Amino acid sequence: MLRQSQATIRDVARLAGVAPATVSRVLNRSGYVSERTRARVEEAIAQLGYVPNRLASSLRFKRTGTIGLVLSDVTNPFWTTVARGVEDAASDHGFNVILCNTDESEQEQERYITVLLQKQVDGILLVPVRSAPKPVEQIQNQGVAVVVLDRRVPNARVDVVRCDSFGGAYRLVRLLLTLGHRRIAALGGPEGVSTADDRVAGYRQALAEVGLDRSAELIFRGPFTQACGYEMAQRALTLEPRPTAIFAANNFIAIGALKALRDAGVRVPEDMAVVTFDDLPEGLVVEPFLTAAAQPAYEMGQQATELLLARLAGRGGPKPQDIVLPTEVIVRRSSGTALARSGA
Amino acid sequence: MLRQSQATIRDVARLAGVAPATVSRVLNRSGYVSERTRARVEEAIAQLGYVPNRLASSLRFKRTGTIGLVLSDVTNPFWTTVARGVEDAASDHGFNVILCNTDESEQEQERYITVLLQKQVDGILLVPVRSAPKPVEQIQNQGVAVVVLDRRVPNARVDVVRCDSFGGAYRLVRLLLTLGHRRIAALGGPEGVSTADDRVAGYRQALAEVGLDRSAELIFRGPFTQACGYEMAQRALTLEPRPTAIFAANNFIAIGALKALRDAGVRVPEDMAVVTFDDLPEGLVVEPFLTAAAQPAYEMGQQATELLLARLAGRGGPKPQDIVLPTEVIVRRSSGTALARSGA
DNA sequence: CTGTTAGCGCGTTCAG
DNA sequence: CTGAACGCGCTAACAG
Repeated sequence: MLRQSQATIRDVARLAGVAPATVSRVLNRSGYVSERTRARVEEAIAQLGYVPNRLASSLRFKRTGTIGLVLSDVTNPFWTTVARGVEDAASDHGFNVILCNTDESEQEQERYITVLLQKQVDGILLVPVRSAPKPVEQIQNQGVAVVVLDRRVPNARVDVVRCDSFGGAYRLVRLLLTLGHRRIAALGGPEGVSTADDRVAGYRQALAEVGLDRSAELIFRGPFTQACGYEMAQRALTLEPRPTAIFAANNFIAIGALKALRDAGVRVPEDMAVVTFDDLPEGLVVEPFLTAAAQPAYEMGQQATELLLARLAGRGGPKPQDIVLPTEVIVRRSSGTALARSGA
Repeated sequence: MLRQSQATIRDVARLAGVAPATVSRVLNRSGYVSERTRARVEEAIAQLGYVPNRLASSLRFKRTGTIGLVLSDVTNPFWTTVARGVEDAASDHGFNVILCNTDESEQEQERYITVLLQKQVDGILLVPVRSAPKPVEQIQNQGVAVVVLDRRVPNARVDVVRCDSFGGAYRLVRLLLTLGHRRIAALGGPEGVSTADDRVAGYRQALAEVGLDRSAELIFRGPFTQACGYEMAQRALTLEPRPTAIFAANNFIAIGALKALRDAGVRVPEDMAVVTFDDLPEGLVVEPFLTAAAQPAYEMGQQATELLLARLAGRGGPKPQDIVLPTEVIVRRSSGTALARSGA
C-alpha cells in the first residue's frame, strides 16, 4: 500500500528473500512451495500491495483474457441487451469485453478490428456492417477466433449466432393478413444487411402465400434509424390507396413510423395497424402496446460468447455452426382487431 | 495474408533483409529510413499480413491505450447513454473501453477493479457502489488514474463528474408544491449512495421552504430498481391520507411506480401526479409523458473521459475537480395541472 | 522444495 | 542510415 508506482514480482521476491519464480509459483499455485516461504511471500505481496502485471503474462501465454465486441450502437436497447449477455457470459469465464460502436460504418469497423487484433484479443464478436466476408477473413487470418452475431455472412466459413428474421417477419405479416389486411407497407432496413433482407423476404413470402403477387408489395428500404422510419412512413401514407397496415423491420424504424403517424393524425390501430421486429425491453415501458417479434437478445449475446469461448478452448467441432434462435410474436394492441371489409 | 499464426517483427525483418529495429522505425516513423528499405519493409509487412503486437509495446511503454468503465448496469438507458459518451470520447483519442457491470455489488466492483489493474489499464471511470473511499484509493495506490462518475465520494481526493441531483430533485418537488400538492411521497434510492441521498435532500429542502416540517415527509428508500419502485408505490398508496403526488428518484423506480399505480387503478395525473429523475432517451418513446429531471448522460460520460485522459496527459492541475452538470426539468403531462383545493 | 536461465515481441539505446 | 544488444514483467524448463 506504500508505493505509488507498481511493485514488480522482483520487488516481492527481494522483500521475501526468494527468487521471482517462487513468487510466481505461489501466485499461480503451480509447483510446490513450502508453507513457510508461501507465508513469507504472501506477506510481502500484501505489504507492497503488489498487483501482478497481466500484460507480461499475456505476452508469454498468448492469451489476454479479453474479447472484443463490435456492434453498431449500444444505444439501441436491442444491442444493449446483447452486450449485457456478452459481458455476463464473458465475466463468468474470467474474460473481459472491449466495446466498439461502429454506427454501421465500414471504416470504423475496419479500424476497430485492427486495434483489437493489435491488442491481441483472444476472440472477436462481430456484427458485420456488410455481408462481405473480408472483415471476417481479416480476423481469421490472424488466427483469432471470431463469431458473427445477428447477421449472416454468406461467403465466409464462420460461426454465426442470430435470430430467425425470416420467420419472425413472416409470422408478423401473416398476422396482419389474417386480420384482413391486404395493403401492407414494409418499412425495411438497409439492403445488403442480412437481417433486413431476410425480413423483407419473410414479408414477401407471407404475401405470396395468400396469392398476392409482386404488384401488391409496398416495400421501402433504408437505414435502421428513427429518422428513416419517420420518412418511410410519411411516404407510405401518400400511396393511393393508402396502406391499412405497416410492418416495421426494427424498433427504431417503428418508433419513427409511429411518430409520423401521430404527426399525420393517423390513429393506431384504428386507422393503421402496426407490427414490428424487436420488442422493447420489458423494463422500459409501462404499457406495452406494440405487436412485435421479440428476439432473445440477451441469449443471443450469451450463446455467441459461449460459442466463442468454446472455440478458444478448442471445442465445438470443426464445422462452423449457424445457430438460429427463435423469435416470438407478441400480440398487443397496435395490430388491432380483424378489419371490417371495406373498399380494398 | 498467408500465415495462420501471427508474424512477428523478426519475420518481417528477415523477409525484408533488414534488422527488427529497422522495421520498428518504419512502423513508428521514428528515426531515418531510406526510401528503398522502407519500401522493402512495407512490402514484407503487406505480404505477411503483419500486425504489430501492442501487448509487447505496452509492456515497454507502460501505456495500454485502454480504460475501464465500471458502472452498475448498461441495461439502464441512462448508463447506456453514459457508456456511449465514454466510448466516443475514448475512441476519439485512440483509447478503448473495457465495460464492467457491477449490478451495485461491492464484490463485483472489487473483482473488476482488480482485474482492470492487472490488465494495466491507463485509467478507470468508476461509478462507486458505495460512498466509501477504499475502491478509489485502491486504484490510486497503483498509480492508476481514476475519475468518479455520477456519485460523490466524500472522503477521497478524486476527480468527480456528476449531475446536480440535489437541484434537480428540489426543482421537481417545487413544481409539485407550486401545483398545490402537500402530500408528496418520495420514492428514493438506496441509502449511502450519494445521488439517492442528494435527491432526498433536495426533496426535503423543497418541503422545508414552504414551511412543511419533518412530519410532512413521506420518504421511502430502496434500490434503484423497478421492483422496488413498484413496491414503494404500493406502500405509498396505503398511507392515510393518501399522497397526491409521487417523486421518483430514478427512471426504473418511476416505471415500477407507474405499474403499481396502473394495477391499483390510480390514474396519472388525474388521481396522482408523478415526477421523476432521469428522462428516457428521446428515441425510445413515441409520446413522452413523464415530467422529469433530465440528466446530460452522454455529456457526463464524455466529460469524465476527457478529464481522465487529460490527467493521463499530465494536465488538469493538481487539485481534484468536482464537475457538476446541470439537470433540466422537462414538464410533461404526468405532473398534471394545478390541484383543486380539497381535503388536505 | 527453490534458484537460475531464457524468451514472449517490441522499441530504444548505442555503435558503426 | 542501419544493426546489435538490452530490458519491460512474467513463467516454463531445467538444475540443484
